[in-house]
Amino acid sequence: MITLTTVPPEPVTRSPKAEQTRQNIVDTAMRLFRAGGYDRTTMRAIADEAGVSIGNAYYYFSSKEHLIQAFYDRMARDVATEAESVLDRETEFAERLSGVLQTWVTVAEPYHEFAGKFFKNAAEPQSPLSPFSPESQQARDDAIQMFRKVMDGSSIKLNPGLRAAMPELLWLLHMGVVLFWVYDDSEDQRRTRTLIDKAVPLVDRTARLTRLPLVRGLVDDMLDLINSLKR
Amino acid sequence: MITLTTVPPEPVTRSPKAEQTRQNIVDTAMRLFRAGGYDRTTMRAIADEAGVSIGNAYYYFSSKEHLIQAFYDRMARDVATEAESVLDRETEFAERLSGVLQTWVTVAEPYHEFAGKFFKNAAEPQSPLSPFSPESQQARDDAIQMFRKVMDGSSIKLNPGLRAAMPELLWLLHMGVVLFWVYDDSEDQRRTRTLIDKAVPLVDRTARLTRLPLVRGLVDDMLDLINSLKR
DNA sequence: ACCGAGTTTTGAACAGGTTCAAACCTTTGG
DNA sequence: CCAAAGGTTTGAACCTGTTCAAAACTCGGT
Repeated sequence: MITLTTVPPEPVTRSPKAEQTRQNIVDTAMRLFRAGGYDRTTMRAIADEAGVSIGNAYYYFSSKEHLIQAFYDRMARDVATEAESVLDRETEFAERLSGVLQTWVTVAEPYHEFAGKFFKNAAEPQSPLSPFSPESQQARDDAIQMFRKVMDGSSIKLNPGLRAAMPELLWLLHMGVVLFWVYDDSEDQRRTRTLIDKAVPLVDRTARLTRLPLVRGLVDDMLDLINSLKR
Repeated sequence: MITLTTVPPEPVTRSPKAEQTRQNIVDTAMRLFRAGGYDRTTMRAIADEAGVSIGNAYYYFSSKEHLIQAFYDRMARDVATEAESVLDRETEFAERLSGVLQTWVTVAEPYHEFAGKFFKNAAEPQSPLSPFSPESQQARDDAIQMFRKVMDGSSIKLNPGLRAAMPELLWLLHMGVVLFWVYDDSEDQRRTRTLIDKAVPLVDRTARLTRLPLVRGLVDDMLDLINSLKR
Protein backbone atom coordinates (compact mmCIF):
# COMPACT_ATOMS: atom_id res chain seq x y z
CA MET A 1 0.00 0.00 0.00
CA ILE A 2 3.02 2.24 0.10
CA THR A 3 1.91 4.99 2.31
CA LEU A 4 2.85 6.61 5.51
CA THR A 5 0.32 4.38 7.17
CA THR A 6 -3.30 3.40 7.11
CA VAL A 7 -6.12 2.66 9.47
CA PRO A 8 -7.27 -0.90 9.96
CA PRO A 9 -10.24 -1.82 7.80
CA GLU A 10 -13.42 -0.27 9.13
CA PRO A 11 -15.22 -2.90 11.18
CA VAL A 12 -18.46 -0.95 11.54
CA THR A 13 -21.46 -1.73 9.41
CA ARG A 14 -22.95 1.48 8.17
CA SER A 15 -26.12 2.34 6.40
CA PRO A 16 -25.75 3.58 2.82
CA LYS A 17 -27.18 6.90 3.87
CA ALA A 18 -24.62 7.30 6.61
CA GLU A 19 -21.82 6.27 4.28
CA GLN A 20 -22.96 8.95 1.91
CA THR A 21 -22.94 11.57 4.64
CA ARG A 22 -19.46 10.48 5.61
CA GLN A 23 -18.21 10.77 2.06
CA ASN A 24 -19.88 14.11 1.71
CA ILE A 25 -17.99 15.40 4.73
CA VAL A 26 -14.62 14.16 3.49
CA ASP A 27 -15.20 15.56 0.05
CA THR A 28 -16.24 18.92 1.40
CA ALA A 29 -13.31 19.02 3.80
CA MET A 30 -10.82 18.24 1.06
CA ARG A 31 -12.28 20.85 -1.21
CA LEU A 32 -12.03 23.49 1.48
CA PHE A 33 -8.58 22.37 2.57
CA ARG A 34 -7.29 22.66 -0.94
CA ALA A 35 -8.96 26.01 -1.46
CA GLY A 36 -7.97 27.68 1.77
CA GLY A 37 -5.36 25.52 3.45
CA TYR A 38 -5.73 23.22 6.39
CA ASP A 39 -5.30 25.68 9.22
CA ARG A 40 -7.58 28.31 7.84
CA THR A 41 -10.39 25.86 7.21
CA THR A 42 -12.49 25.55 10.35
CA MET A 43 -14.56 22.58 11.36
CA ARG A 44 -17.50 24.93 11.47
CA ALA A 45 -16.95 25.88 7.85
CA ILE A 46 -16.67 22.25 6.82
CA ALA A 47 -19.85 21.31 8.64
CA ASP A 48 -21.72 24.31 7.24
CA GLU A 49 -20.59 23.68 3.70
CA ALA A 50 -21.40 19.99 3.95
CA GLY A 51 -24.82 20.85 5.33
CA VAL A 52 -24.39 19.03 8.62
CA SER A 53 -23.87 20.10 12.20
CA ILE A 54 -20.47 20.29 13.82
CA GLY A 55 -21.40 17.49 16.15
CA ASN A 56 -22.30 15.32 13.19
CA ALA A 57 -18.94 15.87 11.58
CA TYR A 58 -17.39 14.70 14.83
CA TYR A 59 -19.65 11.69 14.84
CA TYR A 60 -17.93 10.47 11.69
CA PHE A 61 -14.42 11.79 12.26
CA SER A 62 -13.13 11.95 15.76
CA SER A 63 -10.87 14.87 14.99
CA LYS A 64 -9.96 17.32 12.29
CA GLU A 65 -6.82 15.35 11.61
CA HIS A 66 -8.78 12.16 11.14
CA LEU A 67 -10.31 13.79 8.12
CA ILE A 68 -6.88 13.78 6.58
CA GLN A 69 -6.48 10.14 7.44
CA ALA A 70 -9.45 9.23 5.29
CA PHE A 71 -7.81 11.23 2.59
CA TYR A 72 -4.59 9.26 2.82
CA ASP A 73 -6.41 5.98 2.69
CA ARG A 74 -7.81 7.02 -0.63
CA MET A 75 -4.35 7.94 -1.81
CA ALA A 76 -2.94 4.59 -0.75
CA ARG A 77 -5.31 2.78 -3.07
CA ASP A 78 -4.26 4.98 -5.98
CA VAL A 79 -0.59 4.35 -5.38
CA ALA A 80 -1.02 0.60 -5.19
CA THR A 81 -2.80 0.54 -8.54
CA GLU A 82 -0.36 2.79 -10.33
CA ALA A 83 2.70 1.03 -8.96
CA GLU A 84 1.34 -2.30 -10.07
CA SER A 85 1.33 -1.16 -13.66
CA VAL A 86 4.91 0.06 -13.41
CA LEU A 87 6.00 -3.33 -12.13
CA ASP A 88 4.23 -5.06 -15.00
CA ARG A 89 6.21 -2.95 -17.41
CA GLU A 90 9.78 -2.74 -16.06
CA THR A 91 12.29 -5.53 -15.51
CA GLU A 92 15.46 -3.79 -14.35
CA PHE A 93 15.86 -3.47 -10.58
CA ALA A 94 16.72 0.21 -10.71
CA GLU A 95 13.79 0.99 -12.98
CA ARG A 96 11.38 -0.95 -10.84
CA LEU A 97 12.51 0.68 -7.63
CA SER A 98 12.57 4.19 -8.98
CA GLY A 99 9.26 3.59 -10.72
CA VAL A 100 7.57 2.67 -7.48
CA LEU A 101 9.09 5.55 -5.56
CA GLN A 102 8.34 8.11 -8.26
CA THR A 103 4.79 6.82 -8.50
CA TRP A 104 4.38 7.47 -4.83
CA VAL A 105 5.62 11.03 -5.19
CA THR A 106 3.38 11.69 -8.17
CA VAL A 107 0.25 10.39 -6.51
CA ALA A 108 1.12 12.10 -3.26
CA GLU A 109 1.92 15.46 -4.79
CA PRO A 110 -1.50 17.09 -4.52
CA TYR A 111 -1.54 16.27 -0.85
CA HIS A 112 1.87 17.57 0.02
CA GLU A 113 0.53 20.56 1.86
CA PHE A 114 -1.41 18.43 4.34
CA ALA A 115 1.34 15.91 4.68
CA GLY A 116 2.92 17.76 7.55
CA LYS A 117 -0.26 17.81 9.57
CA PHE A 118 -0.76 14.16 9.06
CA PHE A 119 2.86 13.39 9.62
CA LYS A 120 2.74 15.15 12.94
CA ASN A 121 0.13 12.68 14.10
CA ALA A 122 1.95 9.72 12.69
CA ALA A 123 5.13 10.80 14.39
CA GLU A 124 3.90 10.23 17.90
CA PRO A 125 5.34 6.85 18.83
CA GLN A 126 2.24 5.51 20.55
CA SER A 127 -0.08 6.78 17.84
CA PRO A 128 -1.85 4.08 15.84
CA LEU A 129 -0.98 6.17 12.80
CA SER A 130 2.72 5.63 13.34
CA PRO A 131 4.21 3.50 10.57
CA PHE A 132 5.70 1.30 13.26
CA SER A 133 2.53 0.75 15.27
CA PRO A 134 0.76 -2.61 15.56
CA GLU A 135 -2.26 -1.02 13.93
CA SER A 136 -0.21 -0.26 10.84
CA GLN A 137 1.08 -3.80 10.60
CA GLN A 138 -1.16 -4.65 7.69
CA ALA A 139 -0.27 -1.57 5.68
CA ARG A 140 3.40 -2.08 6.47
CA ASP A 141 3.30 -5.72 5.37
CA ASP A 142 1.50 -4.77 2.19
CA ALA A 143 4.13 -2.19 1.39
CA ILE A 144 6.98 -4.57 2.12
CA GLN A 145 5.25 -7.12 -0.04
CA MET A 146 5.33 -4.61 -2.87
CA PHE A 147 9.07 -4.17 -2.48
CA ARG A 148 9.41 -7.92 -2.48
CA LYS A 149 7.82 -7.81 -5.91
CA VAL A 150 10.30 -5.15 -6.93
CA MET A 151 13.09 -7.59 -6.06
CA ASP A 152 11.51 -10.76 -7.37
CA GLY A 153 10.64 -9.30 -10.72
CA SER A 154 14.22 -8.29 -11.39
CA SER A 155 17.25 -10.38 -12.11
CA ILE A 156 19.73 -8.38 -10.03
CA LYS A 157 22.28 -10.56 -8.30
CA LEU A 158 23.40 -9.79 -4.80
CA ASN A 159 24.59 -11.18 -1.51
CA PRO A 160 22.01 -13.85 -0.58
CA GLY A 161 21.58 -12.72 3.01
CA LEU A 162 21.07 -9.19 1.81
CA ARG A 163 18.58 -10.27 -0.78
CA ALA A 164 16.35 -11.73 1.91
CA ALA A 165 16.47 -8.50 3.85
CA MET A 166 16.00 -6.25 0.84
CA PRO A 167 12.22 -5.84 0.90
CA GLU A 168 12.35 -4.50 4.43
CA LEU A 169 15.36 -2.34 3.67
CA LEU A 170 13.67 -0.87 0.63
CA TRP A 171 10.64 -0.11 2.75
CA LEU A 172 12.93 1.73 5.13
CA LEU A 173 14.40 3.60 2.18
CA HIS A 174 10.88 4.45 1.15
CA MET A 175 10.15 5.76 4.65
CA GLY A 176 13.26 7.88 4.33
CA VAL A 177 12.08 9.26 1.01
CA VAL A 178 8.71 10.04 2.54
CA LEU A 179 10.42 11.80 5.41
CA PHE A 180 12.45 13.86 2.97
CA TRP A 181 9.34 14.58 0.94
CA VAL A 182 7.44 15.83 3.96
CA TYR A 183 10.16 18.36 4.63
CA ASP A 184 10.72 19.18 0.98
CA ASP A 185 9.52 22.71 0.32
CA SER A 186 10.87 22.98 -3.22
CA GLU A 187 8.57 23.68 -6.15
CA ASP A 188 6.63 20.50 -6.99
CA GLN A 189 8.89 18.61 -4.59
CA ARG A 190 11.56 18.65 -7.24
CA ARG A 191 14.25 17.88 -4.73
CA THR A 192 12.56 14.66 -3.74
CA ARG A 193 12.49 13.63 -7.37
CA THR A 194 16.14 14.44 -7.67
CA LEU A 195 16.82 12.41 -4.58
CA ILE A 196 15.11 9.39 -6.09
CA ASP A 197 16.72 9.82 -9.49
CA LYS A 198 20.19 9.94 -8.04
CA ALA A 199 19.84 7.69 -5.03
CA VAL A 200 18.35 4.71 -6.83
CA PRO A 201 21.34 4.14 -9.13
CA LEU A 202 23.55 4.44 -6.08
CA VAL A 203 21.52 1.82 -4.27
CA ASP A 204 21.64 -0.34 -7.35
CA ARG A 205 25.41 -0.15 -7.66
CA THR A 206 26.00 -0.51 -3.94
CA ALA A 207 23.77 -3.56 -3.80
CA ARG A 208 25.72 -5.18 -6.61
CA LEU A 209 28.97 -4.61 -4.74
CA THR A 210 27.74 -6.73 -1.86
CA ARG A 211 29.00 -9.90 -3.49
CA LEU A 212 32.59 -8.74 -3.36
CA PRO A 213 34.60 -10.56 -0.68
CA LEU A 214 35.88 -7.27 0.65
CA VAL A 215 32.40 -5.93 1.24
CA ARG A 216 30.76 -9.15 2.25
CA GLY A 217 31.91 -8.99 5.86
CA LEU A 218 30.50 -5.53 6.14
CA VAL A 219 27.16 -6.65 4.81
CA ASP A 220 27.03 -9.59 7.18
CA ASP A 221 27.64 -7.32 10.13
CA MET A 222 24.98 -4.96 8.92
CA LEU A 223 22.50 -7.80 8.66
CA ASP A 224 23.49 -8.90 12.12
CA LEU A 225 22.86 -5.39 13.38
CA ILE A 226 19.43 -5.28 11.83
CA ASN A 227 18.66 -8.64 13.29
CA SER A 228 19.67 -7.67 16.79
CA LEU A 229 17.39 -4.64 16.64
CA LYS A 230 14.29 -6.63 15.88
CA ARG A 231 12.13 -6.62 18.96
CA MET B 1 24.84 21.36 20.68
CA ILE B 2 23.55 17.99 19.62
CA THR B 3 19.90 18.30 20.15
CA LEU B 4 16.67 17.99 18.36
CA THR B 5 16.64 21.74 17.91
CA THR B 6 17.13 25.15 19.54
CA VAL B 7 16.41 28.85 19.24
CA PRO B 8 19.01 31.31 18.07
CA PRO B 9 20.75 33.11 20.94
CA GLU B 10 18.49 35.73 22.44
CA PRO B 11 19.60 39.12 21.13
CA VAL B 12 17.55 41.13 23.62
CA THR B 13 19.13 42.75 26.61
CA ARG B 14 17.17 41.81 29.66
CA SER B 15 17.15 42.97 33.23
CA PRO B 16 18.21 40.42 35.84
CA LYS B 17 14.72 40.48 37.26
CA ALA B 18 13.20 39.72 33.89
CA GLU B 19 15.69 36.96 33.28
CA GLN B 20 14.67 35.44 36.58
CA THR B 21 11.00 35.57 35.66
CA ARG B 22 11.81 33.93 32.38
CA GLN B 23 13.71 31.13 34.08
CA ASN B 24 10.94 30.70 36.58
CA ILE B 25 8.45 30.18 33.79
CA VAL B 26 10.59 27.58 32.03
CA ASP B 27 11.26 25.72 35.25
CA THR B 28 7.61 25.63 36.14
CA ALA B 29 6.63 24.56 32.67
CA MET B 30 9.12 21.73 32.63
CA ARG B 31 8.00 20.52 36.03
CA LEU B 32 4.39 20.47 34.92
CA PHE B 33 5.22 18.90 31.56
CA ARG B 34 7.03 16.08 33.29
CA ALA B 35 4.25 15.62 35.80
CA GLY B 36 1.32 15.68 33.43
CA GLY B 37 2.61 15.55 29.88
CA TYR B 38 2.86 18.33 27.35
CA ASP B 39 -0.64 18.30 25.97
CA ARG B 40 -2.42 18.14 29.29
CA THR B 41 -0.45 21.02 30.75
CA THR B 42 -2.20 24.28 29.95
CA MET B 43 -0.62 27.67 29.60
CA ARG B 44 -2.98 28.83 32.33
CA ALA B 45 -1.67 26.19 34.68
CA ILE B 46 1.91 27.14 33.92
CA ALA B 47 1.24 30.83 34.43
CA ASP B 48 -0.69 30.20 37.64
CA GLU B 49 1.92 27.92 39.07
CA ALA B 50 4.70 30.30 38.13
CA GLY B 51 2.78 33.15 39.69
CA VAL B 52 2.52 35.28 36.56
CA SER B 53 -0.28 36.18 34.20
CA ILE B 54 -0.92 34.33 30.98
CA GLY B 55 -0.03 37.41 29.02
CA ASN B 56 3.27 37.61 30.80
CA ALA B 57 4.15 34.06 29.90
CA TYR B 58 3.49 35.01 26.29
CA TYR B 59 5.66 38.05 26.68
CA TYR B 60 8.62 35.75 27.27
CA PHE B 61 7.67 32.81 25.10
CA SER B 62 5.77 33.49 21.96
CA SER B 63 4.11 30.09 22.02
CA LYS B 64 3.78 26.98 24.08
CA GLU B 65 6.21 25.24 21.79
CA HIS B 66 8.82 27.86 22.39
CA LEU B 67 8.87 26.78 26.00
CA ILE B 68 10.11 23.42 24.87
CA GLN B 69 12.89 25.04 22.92
CA ALA B 70 14.22 26.62 26.06
CA PHE B 71 14.20 23.19 27.57
CA TYR B 72 16.11 21.70 24.67
CA ASP B 73 18.64 24.47 24.90
CA ARG B 74 19.32 23.52 28.46
CA MET B 75 19.74 19.87 27.58
CA ALA B 76 21.96 20.82 24.69
CA ARG B 77 24.35 22.59 27.04
CA ASP B 78 24.58 19.51 29.21
CA VAL B 79 25.34 17.29 26.26
CA ALA B 80 27.90 19.71 24.90
CA THR B 81 29.77 19.76 28.18
CA GLU B 82 29.77 16.01 28.65
CA ALA B 83 30.71 15.33 25.07
CA GLU B 84 33.57 17.77 25.30
CA SER B 85 35.19 15.69 27.97
CA VAL B 86 34.80 12.55 25.90
CA LEU B 87 36.51 14.26 22.98
CA ASP B 88 39.36 15.37 25.21
CA ARG B 89 39.90 11.78 26.20
CA GLU B 90 39.49 9.72 23.04
CA THR B 91 41.53 9.82 19.87
CA GLU B 92 40.11 7.01 17.72
CA PHE B 93 37.36 8.04 15.32
CA ALA B 94 35.05 5.21 16.32
CA GLU B 95 35.50 5.92 20.01
CA ARG B 96 34.91 9.62 19.55
CA LEU B 97 31.77 9.13 17.50
CA SER B 98 30.27 6.50 19.74
CA GLY B 99 31.25 8.54 22.79
CA VAL B 100 29.33 11.54 21.56
CA LEU B 101 26.28 9.54 20.57
CA GLN B 102 26.21 7.56 23.79
CA THR B 103 26.58 10.77 25.76
CA TRP B 104 23.52 12.11 24.06
CA VAL B 105 21.51 9.02 24.96
CA THR B 106 22.66 9.18 28.56
CA VAL B 107 21.82 12.84 29.01
CA ALA B 108 18.52 12.47 27.20
CA GLU B 109 17.43 9.37 29.08
CA PRO B 110 15.46 11.06 31.89
CA TYR B 111 13.36 12.81 29.29
CA HIS B 112 12.62 9.79 27.14
CA GLU B 113 9.16 9.23 28.52
CA PHE B 114 7.88 12.61 27.59
CA ALA B 115 10.10 13.06 24.58
CA GLY B 116 7.55 11.24 22.47
CA LYS B 117 4.81 13.50 23.76
CA PHE B 118 6.25 16.51 22.12
CA PHE B 119 8.29 14.84 19.43
CA LYS B 120 5.19 15.01 17.36
CA ASN B 121 5.24 18.76 17.66
CA ALA B 122 8.79 18.87 16.39
CA ALA B 123 7.85 16.62 13.53
CA GLU B 124 5.65 19.15 11.84
CA PRO B 125 7.79 20.70 9.10
CA GLN B 126 6.74 24.28 9.71
CA SER B 127 7.19 23.98 13.45
CA PRO B 128 10.06 26.03 14.85
CA LEU B 129 10.94 22.90 16.80
CA SER B 130 11.73 20.98 13.65
CA PRO B 131 15.45 20.24 13.44
CA PHE B 132 15.36 21.65 9.92
CA SER B 133 13.62 24.91 10.74
CA PRO B 134 15.31 28.30 10.42
CA GLU B 135 14.86 28.74 14.14
CA SER B 136 17.00 25.69 14.74
CA GLN B 137 19.79 26.87 12.45
CA GLN B 138 22.07 27.85 15.31
CA ALA B 139 21.60 24.60 17.20
CA ARG B 140 22.08 22.64 14.02
CA ASP B 141 25.30 24.47 13.22
CA ASP B 142 26.58 23.96 16.75
CA ALA B 143 25.87 20.26 16.57
CA ILE B 144 27.56 19.94 13.19
CA GLN B 145 30.49 21.82 14.62
CA MET B 146 30.75 19.19 17.33
CA PHE B 147 30.89 16.44 14.73
CA ARG B 148 33.56 18.40 12.96
CA LYS B 149 35.58 18.13 16.13
CA VAL B 150 34.91 14.40 16.18
CA MET B 151 36.55 14.23 12.74
CA ASP B 152 39.35 16.69 13.32
CA GLY B 153 40.51 15.12 16.54
CA SER B 154 40.95 11.74 14.94
CA SER B 155 43.52 10.54 12.47
CA ILE B 156 41.18 8.44 10.35
CA LYS B 157 42.00 8.61 6.67
CA LEU B 158 39.28 8.76 4.12
CA ASN B 159 38.23 10.07 0.76
CA PRO B 160 38.93 13.82 0.90
CA GLY B 161 35.58 14.84 -0.53
CA LEU B 162 33.84 12.65 1.95
CA ARG B 163 35.88 14.00 4.80
CA ALA B 164 34.58 17.50 4.10
CA ALA B 165 31.02 16.27 4.14
CA MET B 166 31.42 14.07 7.19
CA PRO B 167 30.33 16.52 9.90
CA GLU B 168 26.98 17.00 8.22
CA LEU B 169 26.61 13.32 7.50
CA LEU B 170 27.35 12.45 11.11
CA TRP B 171 24.74 14.96 12.20
CA LEU B 172 22.27 13.18 9.96
CA LEU B 173 23.31 9.89 11.51
CA HIS B 174 22.73 11.49 14.87
CA MET B 175 19.24 12.57 13.80
CA GLY B 176 18.61 9.00 12.75
CA VAL B 177 19.70 7.76 16.16
CA VAL B 178 17.42 10.30 17.82
CA LEU B 179 14.55 9.12 15.66
CA PHE B 180 15.25 5.53 16.62
CA TRP B 181 15.53 6.56 20.27
CA VAL B 182 12.17 8.26 20.25
CA TYR B 183 10.54 5.06 19.05
CA ASP B 184 12.65 2.82 21.25
CA ASP B 185 10.43 1.32 23.94
CA SER B 186 13.01 -1.11 25.30
CA GLU B 187 14.13 -0.96 28.92
CA ASP B 188 16.52 1.99 29.38
CA GLN B 189 16.56 2.40 25.61
CA ARG B 190 18.92 -0.54 25.43
CA ARG B 191 18.21 -1.06 21.76
CA THR B 192 19.37 2.44 20.93
CA ARG B 193 22.62 1.71 22.74
CA THR B 194 22.97 -1.51 20.79
CA LEU B 195 22.36 0.39 17.60
CA ILE B 196 25.17 2.79 18.42
CA ASP B 197 27.54 0.06 19.55
CA LYS B 198 27.11 -1.90 16.35
CA ALA B 199 26.54 0.85 13.84
CA VAL B 200 29.56 2.95 14.72
CA PRO B 201 32.14 0.27 13.83
CA LEU B 202 30.24 -0.27 10.60
CA VAL B 203 30.43 3.42 9.82
CA ASP B 204 34.09 3.39 10.71
CA ARG B 205 34.92 0.50 8.42
CA THR B 206 32.74 1.76 5.61
CA ALA B 207 34.31 5.19 5.80
CA ARG B 208 37.77 3.68 5.52
CA LEU B 209 36.74 1.79 2.42
CA THR B 210 36.00 5.05 0.63
CA ARG B 211 39.57 5.39 -0.50
CA LEU B 212 39.42 2.22 -2.56
CA PRO B 213 39.28 2.97 -6.29
CA LEU B 214 36.31 0.66 -6.66
CA VAL B 215 34.28 2.53 -4.12
CA ARG B 216 35.53 5.99 -4.90
CA GLY B 217 33.17 6.53 -7.81
CA LEU B 218 30.28 5.58 -5.63
CA VAL B 219 31.31 8.07 -2.98
CA ASP B 220 31.73 10.84 -5.50
CA ASP B 221 28.25 10.23 -6.82
CA MET B 222 26.89 10.23 -3.31
CA LEU B 223 28.57 13.54 -2.58
CA ASP B 224 27.17 14.89 -5.81
CA LEU B 225 23.73 13.76 -4.71
CA ILE B 226 24.04 15.48 -1.37
CA ASN B 227 25.25 18.59 -3.05
CA SER B 228 22.38 18.73 -5.47
CA LEU B 229 19.92 18.46 -2.62
CA LYS B 230 21.22 21.54 -0.83
CA ARG B 231 18.69 24.28 -1.24
C1' DA C 1 11.37 65.04 42.43
C1' DC C 2 9.61 64.77 37.80
C1' DC C 3 9.40 63.45 32.95
C1' DG C 4 9.38 60.45 29.14
C1' DA C 5 10.80 56.36 26.90
C1' DG C 6 11.17 52.12 27.18
C1' DT C 7 10.11 47.52 29.51
C1' DT C 8 7.12 44.44 31.92
C1' DT C 9 2.59 42.88 33.51
C1' DT C 10 -2.19 42.22 33.34
C1' DG C 11 -6.56 39.79 32.21
C1' DA C 12 -10.51 40.16 29.41
C1' DA C 13 -11.66 38.81 24.88
C1' DC C 14 -11.21 35.94 20.82
C1' DA C 15 -10.87 31.80 17.88
C1' DG C 16 -11.41 27.38 16.73
C1' DG C 17 -11.20 22.32 18.05
C1' DT C 18 -13.90 19.24 20.81
C1' DT C 19 -17.62 17.37 23.99
C1' DC C 20 -22.08 15.92 25.36
C1' DA C 21 -26.80 15.45 26.76
C1' DA C 22 -30.77 15.58 24.54
C1' DA C 23 -33.64 14.95 20.45
C1' DC C 24 -34.63 12.69 16.30
C1' DC C 25 -34.80 8.74 13.12
C1' DT C 26 -34.57 3.87 11.57
C1' DT C 27 -34.76 -0.86 12.27
C1' DT C 28 -36.21 -5.00 14.47
C1' DG C 29 -38.87 -8.27 17.23
C1' DG C 30 -43.33 -9.39 18.66
C1' DC D 1 -48.63 -1.43 14.28
C1' DC D 2 -45.98 -0.64 18.59
C1' DA D 3 -42.12 -0.31 21.42
C1' DA D 4 -37.47 -0.90 22.46
C1' DA D 5 -32.80 -0.58 20.85
C1' DG D 6 -29.67 1.43 18.48
C1' DG D 7 -27.96 4.59 15.11
C1' DT D 8 -27.73 9.62 13.71
C1' DT D 9 -28.07 14.58 14.33
C1' DT D 10 -28.03 18.80 16.78
C1' DG D 11 -25.91 23.05 18.71
C1' DA D 12 -24.83 25.20 22.96
C1' DA D 13 -21.15 24.96 26.01
C1' DC D 14 -16.45 24.03 27.06
C1' DC D 15 -11.43 24.23 26.78
C1' DT D 16 -7.23 26.11 25.74
C1' DG D 17 -3.82 28.58 22.83
C1' DT D 18 -3.24 33.22 21.64
C1' DT D 19 -3.88 38.42 21.15
C1' DC D 20 -4.04 43.12 22.58
C1' DA D 21 -4.87 47.50 24.59
C1' DA D 22 -4.23 49.41 28.66
C1' DA D 23 -1.89 49.78 33.08
C1' DA D 24 2.22 49.44 36.01
C1' DC D 25 6.86 49.68 36.56
C1' DT D 26 11.97 51.05 35.77
C1' DC D 27 15.45 54.23 35.03
C1' DG D 28 18.37 57.79 32.83
C1' DG D 29 18.30 62.65 32.22
C1' DT D 30 16.96 67.25 33.98
